[in-house]
Amino acid sequence: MEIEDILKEAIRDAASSAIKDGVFPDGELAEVELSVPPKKEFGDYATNFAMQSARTFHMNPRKIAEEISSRITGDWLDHIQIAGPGFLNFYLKTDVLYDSFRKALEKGDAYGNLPHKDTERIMVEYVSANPTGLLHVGHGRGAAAGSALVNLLRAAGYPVYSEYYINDAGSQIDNLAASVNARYLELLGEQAVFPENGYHGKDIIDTAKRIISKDGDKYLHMQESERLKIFKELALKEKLKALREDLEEFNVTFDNWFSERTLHPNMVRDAVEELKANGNIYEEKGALWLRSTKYGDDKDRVVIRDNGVPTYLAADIAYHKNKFDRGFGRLINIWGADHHGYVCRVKAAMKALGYEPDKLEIKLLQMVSLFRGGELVKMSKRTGTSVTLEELIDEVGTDAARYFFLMRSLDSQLDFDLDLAKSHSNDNPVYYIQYAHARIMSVFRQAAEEHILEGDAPKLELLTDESEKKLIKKILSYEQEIEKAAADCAPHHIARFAYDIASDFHSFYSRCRIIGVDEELASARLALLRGTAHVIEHALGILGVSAPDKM
RNA sequence: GCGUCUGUAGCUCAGUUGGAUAGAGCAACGGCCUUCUAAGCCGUGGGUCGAGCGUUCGAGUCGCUCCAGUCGCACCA
Repeated sequence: MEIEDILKEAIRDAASSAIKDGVFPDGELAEVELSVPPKKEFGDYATNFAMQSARTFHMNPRKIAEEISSRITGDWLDHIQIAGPGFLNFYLKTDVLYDSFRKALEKGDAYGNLPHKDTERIMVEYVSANPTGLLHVGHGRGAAAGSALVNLLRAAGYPVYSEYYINDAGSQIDNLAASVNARYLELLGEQAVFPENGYHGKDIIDTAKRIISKDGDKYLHMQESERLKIFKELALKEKLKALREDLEEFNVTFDNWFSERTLHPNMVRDAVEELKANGNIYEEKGALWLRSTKYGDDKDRVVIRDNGVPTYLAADIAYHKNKFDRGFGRLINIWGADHHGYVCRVKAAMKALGYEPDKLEIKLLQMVSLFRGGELVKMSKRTGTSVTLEELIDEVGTDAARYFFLMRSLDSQLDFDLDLAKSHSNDNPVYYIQYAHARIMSVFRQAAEEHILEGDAPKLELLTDESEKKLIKKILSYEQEIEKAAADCAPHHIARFAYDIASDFHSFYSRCRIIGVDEELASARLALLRGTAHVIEHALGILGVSAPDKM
């Protein structure tokens, strides 16, 4: 059992026994929360349990704290201090620290991977950009956030599955075909009218060029409707391939790519029928409307247009129903904040279908603004002048781009400083972390050359410097950090943690030498480095950032 | 007008679910390389947590009202 659990149990037991003895009134125990105090003068761990209980027990918190304190003993405990309004500060015997660290080291590469959780299966859907253009930096943030969240949940032991929803069925795909068609004709010197809602990106021209280089003017003289049909499939195939490659380059992969087409017509029809059957659909002006106002939406929404064609919402309802039907009990979607108006109606539809709306969690990602030379870089998908994800990767690299996307909470708008991201300087947090890892690896190389080894049973008790103890505590807090970050769906906590442990390492490194000190101490320090390097690598792995051996 | 998110040091942001004297990085200033990577370390200064009211032992955190910015409010996707 980990020390945190031992502590929590001891506190609960103390409170229960006090209740049993009639010192505390009978009642439900508050949740025991442990924290690492802001200052080391406040001990190794602290709890506000006495203050939390003050309300239910109707007692002075310090009195409660004293009572609990007097009932806790253990060979791991040095002493307990009561401080402030009623904090219980625990001072542990120092060997507890080393024992815990030894256990963490014994886990080896598995440290950081929490035991499998027997919860409902989670589906994380993210990116899901239309296959009609290039990914831009906004998609990049979604891709980084989604993949990091999947990694994080997996590390925390949740059963997770990831999916990309391909909008390959709507009118935008016809538009894609028409745009490619126009470029195709243009390139062959024919007259062409560019469609009004066409896609202007240069990738469309590239697609047309590729068709020509492969098949020449083979499609020129066929009927336009026939040509559009062929181009639709060719363009779609190519766009998907490009999307997949761009995302792989960005360390983003999916368990499944889900085609909207497979929903049509059966699953869409079934979903609408079901809504009709339970009275949540009505007809008006020739269209079928979802009674979403009944479930908190501010207006009802059309699901089947007056021309009989289902709306995007109808497909989306069918899709989310399908996710539940496939056995996922918890759905997490990552959307750009510009889609927030859509949240309410999808949730309303789920409610109307009888699903628990809280089982669909929609995380909204705030917008990204790029800055170069202190100036805002404007982006617009339509004109094709935006900064694409591919360009971003070319400019700053996958590691820096991912880290920058992940260092802020999803809720806050992101100012992405391109100059900072590509600077190879100490201003750049991603290099700071990677440098810590590279430094450790360098020490290992050097140590091996000089035949300095960690050995089988390093004497960890020799690690008594303040910086060493701080680093050990940091390593020991990692799994708790994973647990919490996963519970909050907050990958940015891991980004911050990685930075903090790198900082603790650099601090240690400048105070303590590894090579050239007493043999036993050197072994213990190598063990500390091994633990540190592993945690940094693991944390960066969650973020999808590499941990280089050399820089 | 309605809704979303945001507002914390000069700048960019954290803030452990309501706890102890609000923290990092950058920028500014001052130190540290004959020894394992100076892409590093150590130190100094810097705050009306947008404003106000409320909830309570206790509020940056919760509620209400304002102010400012952001994104949205389709039989588009």
